[in-house]
Amino acid sequence: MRVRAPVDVGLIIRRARRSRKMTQRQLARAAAVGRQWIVEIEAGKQRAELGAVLRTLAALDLSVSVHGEGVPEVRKPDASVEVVDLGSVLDAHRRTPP
Amino acid sequence: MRVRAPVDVGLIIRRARRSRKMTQRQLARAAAVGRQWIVEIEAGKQRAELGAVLRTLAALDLSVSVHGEGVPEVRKPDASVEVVDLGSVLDAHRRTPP
DNA sequence: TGTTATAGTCGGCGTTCGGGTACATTTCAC
DNA sequence: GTGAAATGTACCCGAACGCCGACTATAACA
Repeated sequence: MRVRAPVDVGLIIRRARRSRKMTQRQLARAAAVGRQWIVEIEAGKQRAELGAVLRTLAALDLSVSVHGEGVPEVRKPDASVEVVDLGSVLDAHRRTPP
Repeated sequence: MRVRAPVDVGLIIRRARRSRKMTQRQLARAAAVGRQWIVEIEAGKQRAELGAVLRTLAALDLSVSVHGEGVPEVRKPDASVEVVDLGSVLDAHRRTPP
């Protein structure tokens, strides 16, 4: 479903939560937010924080995607978070002559 | 592109903005936010507010969608904003015998 | 060289958030 | 019907927001 405004997010969360037979309290725990926050986001809160919204959608096993010009279809691998074996890197560094 | 965390949104906004040859200042005006906010969201700000994020994506002509179990493919028409001819409704009411 | 534009950063300010708690209302099984 | 659970609402308060203005760094260019 297309999302144009915060109220759409609220609708989606409410529908998905109910279809999974979860209470607000359960969803709140799963998304690491307060129950109050679930009440507000389902009512279409404008200024809810992005991270919490994405966590909530993830807790409901929903996927979010953005399409349009200039947006790659898939996320490029991010070199800045590449996993390295720090130990061996340091070992190699120590063996490097000055 | 799939969105899993706020940093993904930042990446998308930056790529789309640059592909449109917009400056941060121009995008900020178009999305009704401060330039500072554009800097932060492009850097992956966790706690950016949802409404501003959606406005920014809309200003870049990007579409956001959510998929998953319990989420309708298209937004259902909202009865609460249904357009009615109030005059004829009242006329009919006046003609109704008590 | 100096100029201009863009982007990132800092400090200050008023506003708003979100968790917690408590209370009111609605829903649902019995 | 009754009672318990779920949901909605109203407060407080520390923390963080977003905007602004000013500053710095970098790059492009005359």
